[in-house]
Amino acid sequence: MNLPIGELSRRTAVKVPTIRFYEQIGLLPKPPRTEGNQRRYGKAEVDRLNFIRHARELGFEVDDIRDLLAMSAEPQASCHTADSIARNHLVEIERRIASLTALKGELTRMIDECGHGHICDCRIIEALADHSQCYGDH
Amino acid sequence: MNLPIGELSRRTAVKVPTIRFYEQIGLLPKPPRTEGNQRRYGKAEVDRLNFIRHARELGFEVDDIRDLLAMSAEPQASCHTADSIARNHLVEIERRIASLTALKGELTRMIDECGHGHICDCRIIEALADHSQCYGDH
DNA sequence: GATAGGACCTCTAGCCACTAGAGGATCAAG
DNA sequence: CTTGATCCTCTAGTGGCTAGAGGTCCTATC
Repeated sequence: MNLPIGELSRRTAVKVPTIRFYEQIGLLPKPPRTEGNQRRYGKAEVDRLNFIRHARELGFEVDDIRDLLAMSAEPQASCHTADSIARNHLVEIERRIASLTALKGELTRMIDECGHGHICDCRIIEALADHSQCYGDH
Repeated sequence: MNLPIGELSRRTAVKVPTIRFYEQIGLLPKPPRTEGNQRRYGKAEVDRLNFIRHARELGFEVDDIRDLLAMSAEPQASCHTADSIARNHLVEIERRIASLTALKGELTRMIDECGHGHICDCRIIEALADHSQCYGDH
């Protein structure tokens, strides 16, 4: 357990430059170095980075992750904050799913209606132009 | 129909700085100016910008939009490209929906399992850490 | 014709979360 | 001892805007 950055990368599926970037923005602590100035990581960093990656995949922002990591470091604290971060996030995800589902419907319709002929008959171009009246809904 | 940029913005729900940005990256042509150097737009620009906004809302990237605009400018061309841009986009959207739906399930479970007590019992932190083994699926 | 204040102008820099590339040092195997 | 993969730092670029500074123009009212 004295892993170079490439091995940490392999074990966490986080790219090497991204690991260095996370260190730079303070998401990962500065690890010890070899005499030749190369980073060496242990089990704790593998866990922490996996935590970070998973949270990023779930769509949490870096600031949220910072909060979550800080909380997990003090197990006596209330999990109220973690709960509300997750709840806010759930609302946002539901909103995104709804919006993407609507887009999917519209795209599918556009593709179905495309006559596969020339642009002048093509519903894709037309559909994009047609909706010039539906102003933003946010 | 000799609209200043603010009026174009109102009619298309695209913010003024964004309109100037679109001009800068070549999505919108450079409009004529008044003697005092202010932009003036006509009906064509309202349409074009509405097309752009709608395509952006549907999640098309600027490069895709550039292609779609170029195609719509030559109505005798085949719409094969428009079709494949839209199809690729649909695949991507379906992928995102599936992934967000999975995340939603996981977040819901996390929130349900959170004991509303202390971090040491909180499933939110744990759930994020737990999945340290599920490597990226892309 | 003067003036007020809103809308406009250009330009630079910042946002997020990375990603790419230059140019060089180090490490491990043969 | 050499090879070549991996590592280092540093700067700059990505996409799609957004914000702010510092100044000019337009139009309505007095």
